[in-house]
Amino acid sequence: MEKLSRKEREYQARREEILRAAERIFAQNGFHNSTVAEIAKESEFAIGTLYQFFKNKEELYYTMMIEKFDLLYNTLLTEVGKNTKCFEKLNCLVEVVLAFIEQNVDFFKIFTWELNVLNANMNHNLKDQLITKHFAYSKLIGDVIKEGLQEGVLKEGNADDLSTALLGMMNIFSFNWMYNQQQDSLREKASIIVNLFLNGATRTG
Amino acid sequence: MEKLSRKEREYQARREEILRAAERIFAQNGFHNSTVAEIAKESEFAIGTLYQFFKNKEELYYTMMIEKFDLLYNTLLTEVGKNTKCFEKLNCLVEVVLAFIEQNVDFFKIFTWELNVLNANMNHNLKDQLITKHFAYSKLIGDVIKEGLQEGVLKEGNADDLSTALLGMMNIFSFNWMYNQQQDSLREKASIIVNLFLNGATRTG
DNA sequence: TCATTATATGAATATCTATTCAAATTGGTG
DNA sequence: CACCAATTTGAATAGATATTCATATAATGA
Repeated sequence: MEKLSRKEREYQARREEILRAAERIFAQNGFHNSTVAEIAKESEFAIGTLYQFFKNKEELYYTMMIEKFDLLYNTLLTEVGKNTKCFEKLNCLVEVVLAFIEQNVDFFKIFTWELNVLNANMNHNLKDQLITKHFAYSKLIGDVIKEGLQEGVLKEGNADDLSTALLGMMNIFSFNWMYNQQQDSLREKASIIVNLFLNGATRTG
Repeated sequence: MEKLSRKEREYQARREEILRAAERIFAQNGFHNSTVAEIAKESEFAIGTLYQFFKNKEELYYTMMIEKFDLLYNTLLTEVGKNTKCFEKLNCLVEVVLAFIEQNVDFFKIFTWELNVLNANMNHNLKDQLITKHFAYSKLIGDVIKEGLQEGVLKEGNADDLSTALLGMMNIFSFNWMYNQQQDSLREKASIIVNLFLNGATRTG
């Protein structure tokens, strides 16, 4: 840590104010529906002042995101490092990530799907319809799980949690497949997902 | 199914052309970076023509999404319904979903996080930096898993798949918590996630 | 106090793009 | 073919907003 002059500290403090305001506004409305004017108002600086600190809107956005990631990363590194056993580390890791998200909802909202970022003041009917469809899709998954509980082949527990987890795994494998230039078949992951979902990762026997 | 007049059929065919073009363009650039002009060009109709079929850009977007969801939902209902046992149904469900995504990448891309939707022609440096941070974060999770494999407490298998799955579960629980008005604590889900990840959903003993 | 530099301001500018609509084209019918 | 209705067209319009910059304000120090 350098010792900073008062001037420098004040500069950093103002920069921080702007970043925090940007975080709130971007999280509320997404990148495209947030205006620089809004962020200026939220931070109580004039529009022109923001441009003193950041070259443009995108730089403001990226800077904010990068700083958040750094924070999450460093927290994880420290906390997980305090443990030695794998199971302890896993527990710690999941707890730190969830706690971080809880403390930084605004930040996490930014990863939200595009849908939630569309103008709210429009054609609610269609948006509602789409959300309804999405629910129906989730419910269908939940129903299969509930049958499994009744059949007695699944552990007692919350069916919603189970279907949520399954959905989460399917989604993320799909994302990764997409961003890795769609090498080999996504369908090959199906058995991995189902097996992990049913039997877990622990070595048995 | 109604019998449709030729006129009606042709109308539907043109409408379909527009929807498919919209799907491709929206998937490439996201909602906000796609222009109506682009969609018009891709569909080989004039801008004005699109407005004959859809009230505005948002209606075009929502309509396309809703139709896709319907297709996924109906396919799932039919295919899963062909099975009776829970495990079979689960297998089928996961396979159908992954296959659907494979066939409809463009559609699925729309659920992508906002980051990937920002203008590509800008400040690559910062964007790359952000992506690097995200990788580092994923890698950290992967490292914990790898230790577990070496420690011998986790099943042999692909460490990347395992950490992907864990990340996917953390993400989705966070999303759900966020959209359910943040009732109760997200951290409470930590043990559910770790337990499911390690032991799976199958009833044992 | 006053001169000089640094910083903040927000109205004006420039650009971008969704939407409209008058004119052109096409299709159908007697 | 000649007429009319339906459809298509894309240039013109309107509205939004990121960015600039001349001016105002504040901070510094002689």
